[in-house]
Amino acid sequence: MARTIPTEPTFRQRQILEWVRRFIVAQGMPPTVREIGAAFSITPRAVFEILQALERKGHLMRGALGARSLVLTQPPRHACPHCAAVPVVGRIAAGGPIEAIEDREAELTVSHDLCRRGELFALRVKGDSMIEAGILDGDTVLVRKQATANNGEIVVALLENEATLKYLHREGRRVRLQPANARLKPIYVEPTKLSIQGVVIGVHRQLDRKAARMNS
Amino acid sequence: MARTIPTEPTFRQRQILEWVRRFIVAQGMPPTVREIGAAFSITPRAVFEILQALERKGHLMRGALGARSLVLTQPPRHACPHCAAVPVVGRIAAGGPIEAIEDREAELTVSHDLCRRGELFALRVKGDSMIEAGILDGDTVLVRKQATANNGEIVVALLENEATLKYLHREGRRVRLQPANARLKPIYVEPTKLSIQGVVIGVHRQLDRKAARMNS
DNA sequence: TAAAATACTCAACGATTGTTGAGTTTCAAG
DNA sequence: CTTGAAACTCAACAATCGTTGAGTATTTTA
Repeated sequence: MARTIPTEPTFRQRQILEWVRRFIVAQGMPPTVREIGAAFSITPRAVFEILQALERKGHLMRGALGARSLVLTQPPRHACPHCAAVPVVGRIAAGGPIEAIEDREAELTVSHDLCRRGELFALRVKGDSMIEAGILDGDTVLVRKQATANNGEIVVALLENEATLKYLHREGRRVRLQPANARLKPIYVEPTKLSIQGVVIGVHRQLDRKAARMNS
Repeated sequence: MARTIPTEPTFRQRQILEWVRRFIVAQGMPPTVREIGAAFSITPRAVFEILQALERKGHLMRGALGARSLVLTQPPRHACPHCAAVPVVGRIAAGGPIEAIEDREAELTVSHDLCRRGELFALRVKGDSMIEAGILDGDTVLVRKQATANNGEIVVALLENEATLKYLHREGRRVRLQPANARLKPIYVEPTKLSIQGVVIGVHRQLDRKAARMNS
C-alpha cells in the first residue's frame, strides 16, 4: 500500500509545525488556523496553505472534525505535571525584550491548567497605573508571552526600552495605551514603535501584616 | 467551620465526563458540545448545562479559547514538591446580602511556601464590596483558616450563617466590618455575634478574552 | 528560461461553535 | 402540595471557524 512518506518540510513549515506541537502540549488541544496566524502575524490563508503543505508531506492530518481538528503524525509526549514554575522577571527597564532579561528573581507556582495556556512569565507590578483594573502596586501579573493582542486586553508593552502595563486599544493607524487610573492620560503611539511582550492572563497578590497595618 | 461534602457529579454527569475523557484520548482533542450531544442523542443546550454543572463541581474547565476548549481537572496523582492543592470551597458575597460557605468546587494550586503558613482554603468572590482593595467580582481569595485577626486585615466573617469579606476593625466594645467600596456602609456588630473564619492572605485573578471584550 | 512551489495579503462565504431564552418533564426533598 | 434541581427540547444569535478566489513577490526546480 502506498503510504505517504514524510518529506522534509521547509524552514517555515518546520517552524510552524514545532509551534503547533508545543501548543498541543501546553493547551491540551490543537490550535485554530487563526491562533497560528496570530502567533506568526500572518493571515489565516497563509497558515492554511502551510498546513496543507505539511499534510501533503505527511506531518499532520487535517480535520474531519471541523474546528481545531488537527492531528500530528508524530504526536507530542504529554508530560503532565500538576503545576509548573513560572519565572518572575523583575524590572524590564533597560534591556530589549524580556527574553534578554531572563534574570528570574523568583518563581511562581501555577496550576497545570494555567500552564496549558502557553508560555508564561510573571512580572512584579510597580506603580498605580492599573489600579482601577484591580492591579495594585506590588501585585504579580501572570503574562502569556505573545507579540499580538486583542483590543481591551491588558498588555506588557515595550516603548523605548521601557515596559508598561496598559490596556491595548487600536484606533485606526495608531494605538492607544490606556492606563486604568483616572489621574493618568493615555499614551498614543504608532504601531511600529510598540512592541507587545505579552498579555496579562492573571493577577496574584500576597497580603501580609504590613498591608493590614496601613488599613487600620 | 461548616465543611461540607465535596460535590459528586450525578450519574449523567459522570457518564458524560468519562465519555469526554475517552474522546480526548482517542481523538487527541476535546469534543464540541454538539459532538457530545450527538453521542448521547441530546441537544447542545442539554450538554451545555451538564458541562456547566461539571465545571461548577470542579471536574473540568470550560475554555477561554473558544471552540473545543475543554480542560479536564485530572484526579490528583503524584505529590509535587513545589505546590499544593488548596480546596476552593465556594462562593462568598462581597456585596450586600450574603451566602454561606458552600461546597468545595475546585482546587487551586499554590506554591509550597504559602502552605506553610497554616491551613488554607480558597473562596470565589461575588460582588464589588472590596473593589477598592483590588478584589474584584470573580476573584479567588486565598484564606488562612484562623479564628482571630488583627486590625486592618481582610477577614472572612460569618454572621448568622452568612459569610462576608470585610476589613476588620475593633472599636472599643464593637467590631466594625468595613467594605472597601465608598458606596457601601460599614457593618457594626458585637464581637460575640461574629465568627472569624480566616484571614485573606492572597488574591488570585484569571483574565480571559471575555474580560478583554468588555474593555474594548 | 519557463514552470512550479512557497509564502504571503485581502476580502469574503457558509458552516460550525458556544451560548442564551423560554418552556417541558421528572423526581426527590421540605 | 409546593419547590427546586436536573435533564431535557426547540429555536435562534453572534462569534469564530475552515475554506476559497484572486492576486503578488520570491525562490526553487526542471
